[in-house]
Parts: sequence; C-alpha cells; structure tokens
Amino acid sequence: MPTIRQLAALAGVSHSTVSRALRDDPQIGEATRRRIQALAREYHYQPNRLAQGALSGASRLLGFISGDLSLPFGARLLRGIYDAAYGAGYQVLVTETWREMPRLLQAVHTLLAQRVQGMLIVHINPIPLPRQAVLEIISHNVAAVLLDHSRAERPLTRVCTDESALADLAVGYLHDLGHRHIAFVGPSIGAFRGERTAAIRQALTRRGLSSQYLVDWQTEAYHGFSAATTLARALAHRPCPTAIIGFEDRIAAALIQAAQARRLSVPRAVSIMGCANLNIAEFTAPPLTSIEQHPEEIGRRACRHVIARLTAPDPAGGDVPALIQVPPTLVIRDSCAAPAR
Amino acid sequence: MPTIRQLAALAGVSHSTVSRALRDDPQIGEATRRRIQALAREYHYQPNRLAQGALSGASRLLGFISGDLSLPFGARLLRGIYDAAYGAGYQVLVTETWREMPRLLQAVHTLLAQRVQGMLIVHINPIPLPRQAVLEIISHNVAAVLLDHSRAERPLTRVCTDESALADLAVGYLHDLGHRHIAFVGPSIGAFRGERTAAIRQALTRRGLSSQYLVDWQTEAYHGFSAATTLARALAHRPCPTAIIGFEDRIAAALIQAAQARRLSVPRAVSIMGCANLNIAEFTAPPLTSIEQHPEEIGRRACRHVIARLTAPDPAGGDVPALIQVPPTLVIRDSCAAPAR
DNA sequence: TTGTATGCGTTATCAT
DNA sequence: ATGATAACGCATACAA
Repeated sequence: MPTIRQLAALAGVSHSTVSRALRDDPQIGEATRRRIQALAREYHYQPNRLAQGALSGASRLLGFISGDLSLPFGARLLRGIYDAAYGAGYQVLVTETWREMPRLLQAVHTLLAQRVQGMLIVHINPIPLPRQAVLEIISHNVAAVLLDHSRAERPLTRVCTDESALADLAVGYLHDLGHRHIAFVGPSIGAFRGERTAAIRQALTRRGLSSQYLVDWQTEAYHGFSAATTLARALAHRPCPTAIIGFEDRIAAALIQAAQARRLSVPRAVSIMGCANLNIAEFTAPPLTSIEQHPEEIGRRACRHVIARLTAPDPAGGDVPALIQVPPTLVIRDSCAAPAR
Repeated sequence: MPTIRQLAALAGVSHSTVSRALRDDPQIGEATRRRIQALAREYHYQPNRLAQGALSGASRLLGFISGDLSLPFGARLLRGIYDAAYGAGYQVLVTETWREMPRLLQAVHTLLAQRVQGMLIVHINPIPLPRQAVLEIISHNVAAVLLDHSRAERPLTRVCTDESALADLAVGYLHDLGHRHIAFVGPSIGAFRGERTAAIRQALTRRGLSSQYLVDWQTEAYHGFSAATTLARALAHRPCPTAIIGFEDRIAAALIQAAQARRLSVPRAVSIMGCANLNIAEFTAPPLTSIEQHPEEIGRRACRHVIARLTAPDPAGGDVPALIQVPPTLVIRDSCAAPAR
C-alpha cells in the first residue's frame, strides 16, 4: 500500500494535491481529481488513520470494556454498539476485565493510551465501578457510558432496560392471566437490592397484589444458587404462589427443571417467567415466556449518546442525562398459563 | 493528559530525556529517571499509541471480523482472541459484516486503513470468502486467520475444531452405549458437504456401522429447517436409528422438542446428541449431551498464530500451516442412554 | 488550481 | 548523561 507521497509521485503532483483530491476538496481540478482517485483505487491506497489521528487528535476510536466477553447478552450489546459506531464512522476497540478490578483499571489505561474518544462499559453487575477508574476517565475528558448496570455511578450516564416497564409487563401479564399470588426470585448481593426487585414490588402493589413473595439469596446471581432450594422457599409461602418470575432466564430455566424434578407441571401447576429473553428461552421445556430487553438497542443508544457528546458544541453543559431507559417487550411462549382454580 | 513535551517542560528537561526515562534507557541518570517517572505517574501520562504506531509502522492492532457478533460461539472466540492479544500487548479492533459480502470487503478496507497487523475472521459458514478480500489482505502483507470455518480458503490458515476427533467422540460414545443405528442430521448448503458430515461418516464406518443414516437439507443451517420433518426423515430409515447426532446444539435441542411432541421419550425411545456445547445445552429437557469445542481455545490459538507470524523473522517461508485443529471434549448430560432393547 | 512549509506526539540519531 | 534535530504519514495555512 503506497503512502500519500508515493501516490503523489506516481501522479506527478504534490502530496497535498492528492490529499485534497481524495477529500473531494471543492477547489481542485476535475480532471486531476478523477485521475488521482482512479490511481488511488488502482493501488488500493487507504489514508493511514493512525497518522490522521495523531495529527488531528480525533482518533475516531471508541473503547468497549466488558467484564466477561463470552456472555450472550454482552455480545448483543456489542453488536448494537458496533452498529451505531459503524454508522458514524467510529471504530471499536474491545477489552475484557475477566471480572477483576485491577484489570478494569488497566483496561481504562490502555484505552486512554489508544486515545479513544469514548468508552462503553459493561461492568459486572452490580459491583460498583472503582472510583479511581471513573475519575480517570472523566479527568481525561472521555465520554463514558455504563451499560446494563443496576447501580448508578455518579457522573456517568447509564443506559438500561426500563425496569419499571419490565416489571409492569411481567406482573401485568400474569395478573391478567388470573394470577393473584406471584413470587419473584432473584439475587441480592450484599446490602444492594436490585432495581428489578424494587420495580417488581411496586408493580405488584400497584395492582393491589401482595409483595410478600420475594425470595432472594445473599450471593452473586449464579454463585451458590440452588434452584431446588429457591423453588422450595418460594412455594413455602401461604397462600402458595401460582406464578414465579425469575430475575433472569437462567434462573427461570433452572426453576423449571427444579419444578419438574418435583413433578410439578409447568405451567399447569405453576407458571414460570424469565427476563432477558436469552437464547436458552426457546429451548426449555416448555419454552420460556420472557421479557425481551433488546440489548442491541441498549448498545446502540449508548453508543449514539457517546458520539453525540463527542460532536456536541459544549460538553460542559449539565444536560447529560443520568439514565437512558430502553423499553422491554413481552415474548409469550408456553411457560405461563392461567392458574388452576 | 500531558504530551511528552509538556511533561518535559514540567520536569525542566528535553522531551527526548523524558522518552528515554520512561523507556528505562540504560544511559539515563538514576535520579532523573526516578523524578520523571514520578512526574509521569502524577500527571497520568500515557504515551500516545497512535503516534507511536504512526512512527514505527507497528500499530500493535489486530482486527476481528465477525459475520454476526451476537452469536454466543463467536463471543467465546472473541474472548480467546482477546486473551491472547492482551497477553502479547496487542489491541483488538472489532468489526461486523452482518453476513453481507460488501460489508466484508468494507471491513477489510477499514481495518487496513487502521493499519492492523493481523486479522481474525469468523465468516459465515460455509460461504466462501470473497476472493477479492483474501487477495487484498495478503497483498497488504497482513497475517490473517480464518476461524471455525469448514471450508479452506487457500493461502489463509484455518483454526478449527478437530472434526475427526469430534466425530470419534460422538460416534464412539453412542456406540459404546450400545447404539448400532446412528443418524446424523445437518445442513448441506449447495454443493458443499460439511467436513462434519464426512467425519461422522468415517467414524461410523471405522466402527463398522452403517453410514446410511444421513439426513440433510439444502439450505443454510437454520433457514427453513423443520425439526419435525427432519426427525421424521431420520426415523423413517429401517432399521430405525436409536440415536441421532445433531450437527449443532440448536438442531439437537429442536429435535428433542420435536421428539417429545411425538411422545417419543428422550433418551428412552431415542438418544439425541448435540455439538458445540452451547449455553442452551444445560437447559433443555433432558439436558443435552454435547461436544465441547472450546471456542476460547480456538480463538487463543488463532491469535497466537497471527502474533507469531508477526514476530517471525521471515514470514515468507512456506511453513505456515494450512490448518490448526483444536481437540474437542465430550460433555455427558442426560439426553443419551443405552438403547431400549 | 496547485505546491511549499509547518505541525501532530512520538522515537531514533545525531551531537555535546 | 542530556539536548537538538529529523522522521513517520498525514492535513492544512499560506504562498504562488
């Protein structure tokens, strides 16, 4: 691949003429422009974006930091991010922390050294982001966004599912089906109670239903989680719940398995519902009714937000939203039905 | 973040002294070195990698091209790639083609313009890579590798599952369980017959089993695939197969559903096995016995190979392997059992 | 309309 | 041991 100077030599002009011709500068000879563009194509010339970035300071690079790259939800977020970045002519640099805090700091450093203009962070939920990382990012004046995180990180904008809408969708659907005793099952790590739990509770009370049916456990979502135990705890309530909402599909799928191990037919004896509409949802037996959170859309909006802030005239204005919410939708399959009377 | 010159001004030395101090140049004053390094830390100085790349030509950038970023298998490949890249100090630029050929060409262009030193491609299987893309990559002297692709693309190294080992694992396990009539179900798009089909056939004959039980369909894997029809075709063979291997977990999971719709108990009436050990495998009922292909390892090896070629003294040698194979392993769950006699 | 000169943030090669 | 200068590939202000 030639440099701009070599191409200029080939064309018998100066390199600045080539530069202008390729950028469709208005004040350039029509013939020259055509000739140079043809030559550029012939030799597969591509301007060196590294050099462009070094010169202008605008790298047109965005950084993606993931706690765990192999998560299907994260992969779909990345897809949305890439889609928006691609549309705006930005490139995405990918990074993983393996759920370790020191690695997160290092990822921030690395991306800063690459002069990314924005960062999109999918941290491990709901562990707080190290303060130092946040400070470093904002001190370097990089537009950063936190995706799919249930915990606010003060100056950073967060892009998430609209948890309130999700709860209304889930509770509303089951309520309309005739359920009056609805349990919610999810993790509650440390002192932190997820937004989702709170949203479900509100949705229940809004419909005049009891919100006593909350089952949680004091570890991370899947660590030491026992579907059998959890199911037993949920069904121990009186009156017995006729429907259970799992805070995520993997929990719900495990509950289905646990129910069937107890010879409880789903959805006849108990309805079970998931959240996230992961790829597993269509393969459980029965297929799992779930709430689609549209991770691609979350990624897309997050990325658009970052890019908008990059191109905004004055980013100092305090008009950056703290939270952008993406509405979820209901995906009806076969794991929920009217309760047996 | 300061530039090297600003830092030099702060330290009251020249920028070249700073550069040397940070790179631990042997001929630098111990005191000066310490002082400058402390200052660099204090001001969070990070050398601009764009400028470094522009100067040296070594961008330390790798490009990842995926046909579909949202695929769980691809996400795990990416994880392995990142792991190896991270270990060697390379960054990964991510790109997606949305399964469209023109976008693939464009992705190659873009990555070339970013001066990536290597490319890792997960193309849509088994569609051939456009010749033009391959030529462009090699003409720019970039080390490229094709991942998880069942079709050879001449000068490019391919990193894949060891299909022969996979077939032996699958057939061997079922055979040892007592099965004598084993069907294989998979797509065969156009004139292309997957390596997997061929490998299974060989494994069957190697064990003295009939390889007549092959069911395929003339479209892409999941496009227009009907589990019910496919299952009926498989079970129409005489003698009736007692076990079915699906070429991938999603196929196998759909077959389980289809079998149960026909009131055929799995694994009592028929054993069903998958490949890839996707996350869905643990949530089917019964949980799916499958073959783990270790996509992280595939990604890791592919990336290591690329980096090795980058740092090799002479990449012109014809000793680049055409194919690197990663051994799969068997994951036993509950969808396979001894055949009913 | 086109060419020349300067600068971006580095590293490397001269000096001193 | 340290400083001045050149160079990387590109864009652009200014000169012609």
